Amino acid sequence: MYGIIDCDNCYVSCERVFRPDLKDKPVVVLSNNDGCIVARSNEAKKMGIKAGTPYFQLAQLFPNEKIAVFSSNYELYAEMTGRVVSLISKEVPAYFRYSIDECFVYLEDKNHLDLKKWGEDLHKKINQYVGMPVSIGIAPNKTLAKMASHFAKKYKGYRHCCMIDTDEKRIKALKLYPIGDVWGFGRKNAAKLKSDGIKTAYDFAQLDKEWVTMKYNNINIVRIWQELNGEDVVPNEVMAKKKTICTSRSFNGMIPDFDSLATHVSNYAAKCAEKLRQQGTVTSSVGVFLSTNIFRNDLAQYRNYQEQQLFTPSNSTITIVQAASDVLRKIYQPGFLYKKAGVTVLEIKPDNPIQQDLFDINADQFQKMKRLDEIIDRINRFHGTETIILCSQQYTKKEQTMIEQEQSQTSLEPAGRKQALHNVKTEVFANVIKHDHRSPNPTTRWNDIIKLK
DNA sequence: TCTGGGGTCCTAGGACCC
DNA sequence: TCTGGGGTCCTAGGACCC
Repeated sequence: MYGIIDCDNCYVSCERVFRPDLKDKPVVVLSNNDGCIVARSNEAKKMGIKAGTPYFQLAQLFPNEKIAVFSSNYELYAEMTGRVVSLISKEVPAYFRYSIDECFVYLEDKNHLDLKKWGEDLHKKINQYVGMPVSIGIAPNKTLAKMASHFAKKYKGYRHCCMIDTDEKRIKALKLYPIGDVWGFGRKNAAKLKSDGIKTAYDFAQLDKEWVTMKYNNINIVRIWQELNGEDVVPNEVMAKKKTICTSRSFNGMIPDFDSLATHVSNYAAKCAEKLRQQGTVTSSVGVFLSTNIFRNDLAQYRNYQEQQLFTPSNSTITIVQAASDVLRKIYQPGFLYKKAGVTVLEIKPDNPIQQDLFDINADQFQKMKRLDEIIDRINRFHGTETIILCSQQYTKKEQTMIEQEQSQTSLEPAGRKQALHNVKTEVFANVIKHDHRSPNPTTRWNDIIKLK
């Protein structure tokens, strides 16, 4: 049997742990830059607030409602969900973290137990220790487990854990389940199925397997059919290393000039290098993309993306920042107002052994670079992120002031950049990510504890 | 005025090899 | 008149997930 543990309204629940006054009240959490609504409490969902709604429309759509609003605070969400996973990991022989708020568990060692009771107890434990409400689904395969967790979320009677362990329960669940809600059926596939008169998971599972194979000619759809009929065929994931890594942001405002863009791109590249080192990998291809504001029909539009190969696969900040800057220089066009940029690293491989290029830097220099990165990582871990950065990552004085203001609002830590700010570049429209409603970080910063109400 | 940020996998088609 | 029969690899685009 498989289980899935799914945090209820994850980001909202994280915020509520430190704001118990918001229990039973409508709460929403926004994306970066306070752009869109990405999480909603049950009360907010009931009011009809849709996921993905641009934040600026909220006041227009719901002028008379009192809604608590939070900017996203990923430091807090990572810490809280990490605690949930740490509790889960002590209970099961193996698990797979599927996303920030979902975790599959393998339960083959628990056949002698009352699994339904085990799930209810796990919910209680997570709620008591972390304050996070979760829904648990248990079934003979992952598709049915996901379905069960939806029932656990929807109906109070399940006491947060729903188990599908007999054919009778499976068929009952399938009949109640809209086809579009099945894991793996997105908008397109669901529309196609509906046009064929298939409304529920049961309708689909009743079809002839050969017919489904012929008609849809898609291995994933056939697998879903098999799982709805009780087989266990969706491959088990392992904690795989990422095959591509991307760091990108929309800007708060728009940026016209190359120098400011280059600073942002350098920072994204440095972040990618850090992520590569964290998972013990190197890249041999660095891509950069640029885009103007696609919502502004009144402005000239330009988008581009290019990649550059590295001579030697690398995870060195210096190498990757340099490659990204080179690509940016190629794709940058003056005369546009840019809204978004990002860096992607591809062709990721384990960092040992690395095939070195005959004509590239010698082994000695390579080792020196490696040691430099290790030391920078260590200092940044200990003294706070971005204590040491490359010169090219350094924002202009205006941007720097905004960052410091923001840091002083959210943290009293002494860390932060201490370099002299002599390099004042072109003025830009705006720069630092907007987080007007960000909560404190009492789980990761001592000084934020005193900010709690 | 204001519209997120990540990922994975599959498929078809083309280029190339012998 | 007749014009083979395998392969692999890469890429772009689409669909899906959270």
